[in-house]
Amino acid sequence: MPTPDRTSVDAIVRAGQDILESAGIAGLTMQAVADRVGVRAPSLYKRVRNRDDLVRLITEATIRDLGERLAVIVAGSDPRRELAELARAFRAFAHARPRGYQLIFAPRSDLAGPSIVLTHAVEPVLRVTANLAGEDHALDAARTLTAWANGFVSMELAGAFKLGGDVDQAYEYGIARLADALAR
Amino acid sequence: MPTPDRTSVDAIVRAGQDILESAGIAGLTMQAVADRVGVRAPSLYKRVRNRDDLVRLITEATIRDLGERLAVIVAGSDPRRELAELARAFRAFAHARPRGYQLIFAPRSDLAGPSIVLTHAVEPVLRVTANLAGEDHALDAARTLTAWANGFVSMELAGAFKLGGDVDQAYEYGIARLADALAR
DNA sequence: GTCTATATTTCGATAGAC
DNA sequence: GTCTATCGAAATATAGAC
Repeated sequence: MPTPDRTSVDAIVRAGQDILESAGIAGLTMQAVADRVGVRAPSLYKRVRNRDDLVRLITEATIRDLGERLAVIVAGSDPRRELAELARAFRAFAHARPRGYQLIFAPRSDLAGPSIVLTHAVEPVLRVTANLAGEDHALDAARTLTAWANGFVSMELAGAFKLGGDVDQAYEYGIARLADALAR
Repeated sequence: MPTPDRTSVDAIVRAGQDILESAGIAGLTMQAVADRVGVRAPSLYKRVRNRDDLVRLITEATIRDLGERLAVIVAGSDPRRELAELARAFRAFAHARPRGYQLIFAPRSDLAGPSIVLTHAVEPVLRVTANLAGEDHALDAARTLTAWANGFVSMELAGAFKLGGDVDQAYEYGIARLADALAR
């Protein structure tokens, strides 16, 4: 062993997530990541192909993190309550890690959309909407729910709610209305 | 008049909108805009402060374009039908000009969120939700509706709907459910 | 696998003549 | 107001020694 490993893909991705939240996507440079994991920038290219590849890995790790938060909520008992808790957990995640969240649904230069990882992460939503709206409408209902939640927090993070009013309460209003609307 | 004006802010912004749609935000360089309007790049700085300023102007022009599409729909007669038509026009605009649309709700490096222009553009939505849900719930209902529509087309443009099914029909499903849910 | 050194490229922005 | 010429700055990525 001439030169032992001083870092790893996992450490690089975690460092990238931290830098993303603190410095934004523009601050996520190979140099910044290298500084944080304690190697020189060129060494990163032994672990990741290039910067786009790193951004992809960071995005997928973030989707997995979100999926874990959602997965623990659904037990199958009370779909209406679980819908509300899914929605609140979704928003809380976006508030806690806004830059990573924005990466999930960001338009890609790459042609491929969000990976299969996203499909896995939203599986709890499908379980709830199946219970609430029935199997036949589970997919349409899940798309309605996730579209609303994603749109709401995206607009919130972008500072698009400028007409006053209580934004927290607007979110609870949406939860209640959607739960009514999707219940068969 | 030693040197007559060979371009204008309007021409620059329109050129920027075209380049944005064809080449993406990364392709929106001062050089590309200058080529299209027929001047040299440094001349642009007599009209716009810098690239960020140009992007801001392009975003606001796009919001105004969207607002014009929405404004012609609302007559006050049938709120449920008008809600559906607003939603469809919103989605059609996003499909026709995806990059410009994505700019509207994109996270800003700038601290300021979308300008007052957006407030004006969504005014038709408020008129419809006031008729549908009552004045007391007009704002919450408008936020629910715009969040859903924005979230839906954002996910669509990002390629996030990967579980099959008919996406057009999922949108119509959402329209119907939201119209029910928001009607008082 | 990590390092130093550097190539490359690209683009935003300015200076000053006309 | 537009032009030529150029600066300045940054960041990705590679080459080759150890």
